[in-house]
Amino acid sequence: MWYSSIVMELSNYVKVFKALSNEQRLNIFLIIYNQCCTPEGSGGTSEFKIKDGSYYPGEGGGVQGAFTKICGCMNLSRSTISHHFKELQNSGLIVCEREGQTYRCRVNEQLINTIKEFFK
Amino acid sequence: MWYSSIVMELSNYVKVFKALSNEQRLNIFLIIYNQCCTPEGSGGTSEFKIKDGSYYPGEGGGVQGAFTKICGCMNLSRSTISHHFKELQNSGLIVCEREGQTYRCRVNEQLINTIKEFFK
DNA sequence: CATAATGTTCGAAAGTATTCGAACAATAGA
DNA sequence: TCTATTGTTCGAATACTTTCGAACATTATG
Repeated sequence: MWYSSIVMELSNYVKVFKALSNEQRLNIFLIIYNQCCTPEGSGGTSEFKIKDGSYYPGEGGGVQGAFTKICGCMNLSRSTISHHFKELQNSGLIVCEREGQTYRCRVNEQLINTIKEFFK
Repeated sequence: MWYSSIVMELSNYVKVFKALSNEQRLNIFLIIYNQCCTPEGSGGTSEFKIKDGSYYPGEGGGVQGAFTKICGCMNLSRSTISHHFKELQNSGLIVCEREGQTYRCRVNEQLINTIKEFFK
């Protein structure tokens, strides 16, 4: 674990673990991971599209539907979900940007690799 | 990640990440991991021995010295360190038991494997 | 343009974590 | 047996998290 080839400051690991240490936030992260990233995990950019609210696979392995609707299953207010998204971004686990009606959102696979190395 | 072969309830992952989400506690965990487990990671039991307070490698890849002394470098009270040990035990990451002058303490490598699988 | 929907920011309430010192229990050794 | 050391438990102080609703900004569409 200490002998990891990819090294990061301890405080950054703490940030990642903190981001994943809340069940709601972990759920959100898994939704993004599983529904936005292609199963092949090829590191591509994945997108939410702000549309009619239903959510279903879009082109390029992405997902359509606004994020509050995607997360609607978990009974949290929009502001809370926004907050959790921000925490996930702060930790570096996800990178999100909005461009008109598209909410682009990708998992930082390099960071995931670094965490993987930590548990080696 | 979702396709992990070793599966655990989400709330248990949350517990583990919570345990590692405090810098002091992560430090304690790493001290236990690195100084109590053999570098080969053969899954053996490692021990602290409550002795004169210096700490140095003992037989079997273990470490001698009471845990408050081992963690003395981090300027926390005994009660706080005791608390963090308990949290690490609660999460399942470590298993500790005291037997007379020996404080036996091992890392739960099966759980580490499950976490590894999570980040796959 | 007006409206509806989405996401953000703010302030507040409630809950949880971190840390300490004091009091305690168990043990080892003088 | 008495003492010093170690780890635990308790209660309290402080800080941080989680969550909400309200007010706001932005955008899409009728």
